[in-house]
Order: sequence, then structure tokens, then C-alpha cells
Amino acid sequence: MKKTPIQKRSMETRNKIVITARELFAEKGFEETTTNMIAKAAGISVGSIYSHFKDKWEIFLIILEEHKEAILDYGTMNLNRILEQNQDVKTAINWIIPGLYEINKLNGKLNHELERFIQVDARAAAVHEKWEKLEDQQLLRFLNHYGEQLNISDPESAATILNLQLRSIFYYLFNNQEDVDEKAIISQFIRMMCNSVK
Amino acid sequence: MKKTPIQKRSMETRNKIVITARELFAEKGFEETTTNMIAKAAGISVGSIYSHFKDKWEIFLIILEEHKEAILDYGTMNLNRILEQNQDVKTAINWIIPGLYEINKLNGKLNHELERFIQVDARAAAVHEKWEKLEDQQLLRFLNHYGEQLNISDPESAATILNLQLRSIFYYLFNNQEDVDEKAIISQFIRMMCNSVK
Amino acid sequence: MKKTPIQKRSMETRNKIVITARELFAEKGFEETTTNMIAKAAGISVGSIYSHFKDKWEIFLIILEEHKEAILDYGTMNLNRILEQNQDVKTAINWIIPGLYEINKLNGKLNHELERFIQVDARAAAVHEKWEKLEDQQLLRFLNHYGEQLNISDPESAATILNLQLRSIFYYLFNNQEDVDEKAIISQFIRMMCNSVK
Amino acid sequence: MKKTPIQKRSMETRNKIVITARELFAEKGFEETTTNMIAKAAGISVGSIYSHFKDKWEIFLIILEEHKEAILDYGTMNLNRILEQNQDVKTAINWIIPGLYEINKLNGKLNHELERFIQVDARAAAVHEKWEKLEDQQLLRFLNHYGEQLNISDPESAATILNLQLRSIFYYLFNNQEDVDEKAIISQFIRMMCNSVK
DNA sequence: GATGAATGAGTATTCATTCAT
DNA sequence: GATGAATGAATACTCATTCAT
Repeated sequence: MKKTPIQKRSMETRNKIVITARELFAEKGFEETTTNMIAKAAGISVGSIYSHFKDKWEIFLIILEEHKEAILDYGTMNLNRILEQNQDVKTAINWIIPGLYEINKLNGKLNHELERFIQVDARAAAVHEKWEKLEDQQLLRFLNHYGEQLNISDPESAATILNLQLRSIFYYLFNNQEDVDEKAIISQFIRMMCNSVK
Repeated sequence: MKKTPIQKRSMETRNKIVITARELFAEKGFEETTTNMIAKAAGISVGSIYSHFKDKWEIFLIILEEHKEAILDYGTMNLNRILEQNQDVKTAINWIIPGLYEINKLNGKLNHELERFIQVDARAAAVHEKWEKLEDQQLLRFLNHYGEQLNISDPESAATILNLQLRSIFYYLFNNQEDVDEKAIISQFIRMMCNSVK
Repeated sequence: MKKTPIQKRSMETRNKIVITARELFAEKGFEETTTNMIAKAAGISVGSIYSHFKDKWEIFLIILEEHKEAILDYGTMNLNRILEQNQDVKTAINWIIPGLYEINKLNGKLNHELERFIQVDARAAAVHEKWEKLEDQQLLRFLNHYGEQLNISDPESAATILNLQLRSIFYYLFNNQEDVDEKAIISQFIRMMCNSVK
Repeated sequence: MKKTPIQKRSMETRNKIVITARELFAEKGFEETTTNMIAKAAGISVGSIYSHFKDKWEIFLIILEEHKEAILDYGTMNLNRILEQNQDVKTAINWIIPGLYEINKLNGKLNHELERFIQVDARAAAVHEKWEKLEDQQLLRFLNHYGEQLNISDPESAATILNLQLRSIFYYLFNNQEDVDEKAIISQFIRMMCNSVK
């Protein structure tokens, strides 16, 4: 791994790469984005990419980490507030989901791309596992809190399922932004979740 | 386009290609599977692939069509039986989902792969649209039948959501067959669906 | 080399191949014509081609030989008549050239194609040399007869040049049949030749 | 399209490619020259070819353009001098033709190759048409100037014919450099042209 | 650190030729 | 002899990565 660069100009280059790559990966996907595209769009040279990152994968993984962290932070923040205020389930659901969607939207296909490589690349598998666990724990915290009202007997499985559902819906909405009524889907999804509340 | 081959040996080769390609595509994905790999694994020559199929895409699309058709047929069959017997929602759900999973399992990542190419390839988009519509119609038939009990105000959105949920869970289970308790997930999912029944 | 087949059906197949291949080679050229195209167009199987001919080249060469022979025969016939009747140069020129064009037209690009392969393939070189010599001899006979009136000091070179001129004009006319006034070109060429008569 | 490279090393590589490709194309023809051959002979990598040129065709077309331009420039220069000095036809012919041959020799089969692809490739057709027109115009200028002495009634056709004759003779001489007396052919051709002068 | 030209292994695809039936 | 499915060497082109400047 490259050391974290300290100098200012270097940091700027690094940021340019990350920002540009995020956009391209999120829009086109990993394989459809070439390193030359990133360099060109970022206004730097291909060589520069390799002084900051070991390879294309590393860029992807770092972006993904940042993204996952942002989502998790958002969730934790919300969850804490909800639990503190001891909100009602339905209010909580109505609160959390639209916000989660907004954050996920920022990185479009990232999650989906990662999953493609889990079986192929060990680094991808490692990153995925780490975050999946954290996400599931967070959902678990939520589910455990509202367990009874949600009539859930196996919270672990429920957390996994919920996570999958959220991801698939967000990915779908991202891909079909122009043809689909986002709000209708989101609110129907919320309604479906609320339906299962006792 | 190649004619459907009539002779026996030819048909055998064609089948070998389809079967091998299905396995490889389902396991590794489309781009990670090379035509040389298919040929080698099928015990035939690269050239042979191209006397049966126009290109790599055609193989993929044919496999996908067969798969989608099988799933749809299974669903239609079940749905007809359910509607005829005027079964209770929960019984119906408990009946359909495990079966759908078994069929989807056969082709692992196929669906997921297709979706990657929707924006890139016109043929992929066409196939996807065609089947998506049929699947949604089928789910709609189900939802409309049990509409009241399921407390659904926007059946179109609900069908879309349901379809996404099923796909994402099945894909997840396929990818994690060895590390995850399939049955637990499936039954928790069924329970979650049943929960929303009035 | 394959023996000349004696049986009737075999002969028919052979002819079908030759006729079809001639059309395709003359129209598309050698490399642009595949053996599968020939077989399909001739209504026979690819394998059949190889029981009558050693390879694709052999077909080409045989067609070319037949064509060259036809042209030479036509020339000899005309030349004999001209010399017997002791015709006037200009009459002779006006007589021979349009006829030669008609025959050459039949085989469009054949000559041109052959020349491409002279340096690459020894068989092509051999065929070419053989016929080139015969053609030059024929032209020489003509030039020698009218030598004085044509004011030619080096008949060998003149024969070569004349041969090249004829071929290039015929090839050009074949390729531009639709855009060009054949008759205008042919008659201008005749006029140019007659101009040089004393 | 690739930008015209500015850096020195890049320019050198580009030149290496052009020079090597010119030799190979002129000697073997377009299809018989593979991109790997060019790379190997130029002492560079295949990839390099594609950072300088869009595809194999582009190299060919660029070489051809350069060649055609050189020939046309040479012709224009000569023609201007001839017309200014109001030279006599025969002197003019004796002056122009040997020079034209020398230039054409440099690129051997290039012209001939181009013509093969006119019907197949739109880019080839475009290049060909462009230069053919310019060449014909140049010949027309010549023919119109000496029209009366040359006894030409249809200058357009004559220009076309002359162009074809020149090309075919030059191509022939290039291909048979070792077996044929170039000078004899060239001077016989000049004599034939002069013969038709009134 | 930055540059961008150069690298070359890897990919889908074609097509003359073979050979079991 | 005829068939046509099978073969596999060969080709143009891509793109992550390297390295001299």
C-alpha cells in the first residue's frame, strides 16, 4: 500500500482521482471505466494514478469504503436519535428510508459492482464482509429494538433480508431514474414495511 | 443467424455449449467467462461455438431466455393452481417462494449479469424489458387477487418491489450457499410477507 | 492434384463449383469469397469442394486458366482472320478491342486478383508467367505485322505495355460499370491507338 | 482520432510505424501485413500502434494520402514549369513520365491495394475519389493545353485512360523490377505517346 | 511526485481445411 | 463421392500497468 501522502499538491491529485473515479464507477461501473478515462477526466496523467494507488481495484475499494462509512454513519446517527426519542416504528421507518436512499444514490452502482467481484477477488470479499457485518449489526439494533412489534423471530435473517431489499430497490431506482416514479416506489416500500407492524 | 441444427451430433454439441456456458456464466459471470474457456470446458473447439451461435452474447441471451421462461412457467402453473383452489394467502406464499428459489438457483448470477448490460447493449435491454414485463404481470395477478388482504394501494409498485426483493434474496443465497442457512432466510422472508397480511 | 473425375454426377458437382466460384471470385475477389459461400451458392457441401480441388487456390487457378485460354483463343481467331484478310490496322483495332472487352468482362476481377498473389504464391506466379508469355506473343504477332505503320522500335516492350493498358482499362470499366460511360472510354482508347498509326 | 503527438519520442515512434508500415504494405499488400508484423519490424509494441492510429486502415490511408500528395505536387510543379516555358509536347512527355515513375516506385503497391477496397470500405472509397479527381484534373490541364496536337476529342476519357495506363505500367514495373528492363519499357511508352502527336 | 508513451498479455471472432458418418 | 459439423491457428484490437524523462 502507498503511504498516505502528506504534501498538499499530492493530496489534491489524490482527491481529484477519487472524486472523478467515484463518478465514473457509479455511472458506468468498474470494468466500463478505464484508467485512462479517469486520468483524462481528472485532468491528471495515468502514471499519477499509480503513484497514489496500487491498482484500479484499490481506488474502487477506497471509494467503496468511504461510501459505506458514510451510509453507516448516517444510519447510526439516525438510529441513535430514534432510540433516544423512543420513536414509534412507523415514524422511524418513514424517517430512515428516504434518507438512506438519498445517500445511496450518490454512489449508484458501487455496491452492485462490488458484489460482482466478491468471488473473483479476495480484497473485494474482505471489504464486502467487513461492511456487510457492520450494516447487519446496525439493522439488528433496529430490529431488536422494535422486535415485538415487527413480529420477527429470527432477527439475523431479517436484517440480512432487509439489507438486501434496501440495496436492490435503491439500485433499481438509480438505474431507472428517468422512467420510474421514485417516490411511488419508495412510499409503497415504506407502506409494505409498515404493514407488517402489529 | 444460425439455423437450428437438425443432426444429432450437432445438437449434442450445441447442448454441450449451452450447458457448459450456463455453468460458467452462472458461476463466474459473463465477462469473466471467455469463449476459450467455454470451448475447453465443453470439450469442443472455439470455432464450433461460432457455428452454433452468432456471438458470445447470443449464448448468454439464449440461456437467459430459457431460464426466464422456466421461471415464468413455474410461476404461472402455481398461480393457476392457487387461484383455482382459492387458497389462502399465507398458504400460497409458503408454496410459491421455496419453489421459485429452487428454479432460480439453477442459473445463479444470470439475472444479475443481464442487468449489468441493460444500459450498454440494446439486445440485453430488449430481453430484460420483455421478461420484466411478464414477471410483473404475473406478480400483479397475484397481488390483485389478494389485494385487500395484503393492504396494497399501488399494486404496480408493489409488484416491482416484490420482484426486486425476490431476485436480490435469491442472488444472495446463491452467492453464499456455503456460509448461510438458506432455509432460515427463506422462511424468515416468508414470515415477513405473511406478517403484512391483515 | 485430384484426378479428373469421370463419372457424371461428379462432373456436374465439379462444374457447379467452378461456375459458382467464377461468379463469386469475379464479383468479390478471392479473399472476400469464402469456401462456405461457394458451397452454399452452388448448393453443395464444403467437403465436396475438397474432393474435387486440393484447396481454394486450385479452384481459382483453374478458373483463371480457362479464362485466359478463352481470351487467347478469341485473340488468335481474330488475329488469324485479320492477317488472312490483310486488314488495315485501324479496322483491325476497331475490331479486336471491343471483343476483347466483352470476354474480359465475364471474369471481372480475376486477372487483377491473380496479380496480387504473384509474389506470395508460387503457383500463382507460374500460372501468371505462362499466360503472360502467350499473351505477349500474340500481341507481338500483331505488332510485328503492323510494325512499320505503328512506328514501333521495341515490339517486346510495346506488347507488354499494350497488354497492361488493356487489362487496366478493362478492370476499371468492370468496377465502374454503373458510373462510367463504357463506350466513351473504349472508343477514346481506340482513337488513341489509331492516332499513333502513321 | 488520436491527437498529433508533440513529444519527441512519440513522434519518432509514429514515424517508425509509418515508415515500416509503408515498406510492408508496399511490398506485401494490406491484408498480408499484420499489425504484429508492423510492430515487430518497427521494434515497437502492438499497443503503440493503436495509440498513434485508430486502426490498421488509418495507417494505410495516411501513408496513401502522403504518397498521393507527393505525386500530385510533383506533377503540378512540372506542369507549371512546362506551361510557363510553353514547352513542346514531346519534350514535356519525356520530362514528366520518368519523374512520375520514380515517385510512384516509392510506394509500390499502395495504389493497387487501395483500389481493392474501394467497393468494400467507405473510407477507401472516399480517399480514392478525392485523389482520382485531383489527378484527373491535372491530366486534363495537360491534355487541354496540348489538345490539338494530341488529336483528342474526349479529354475526360483520355485523362482517365492516361491515368490508368500510367498506374498499370508503374505497378508492373515495381513488381518486376528484377526481371524487366525498366528503361526499355518507359522509353517505349514515351515513344508510343509521342507517336500520337500530330 | 508527475508525465504520458510504451508495453504485451489477453479477447472475440473468422475461415480454410479435415474427417467421421 | 457427398455431407456438414468440427477444428484451431491466426487476426485486429484493448487496456491495466510500467518506467524513462
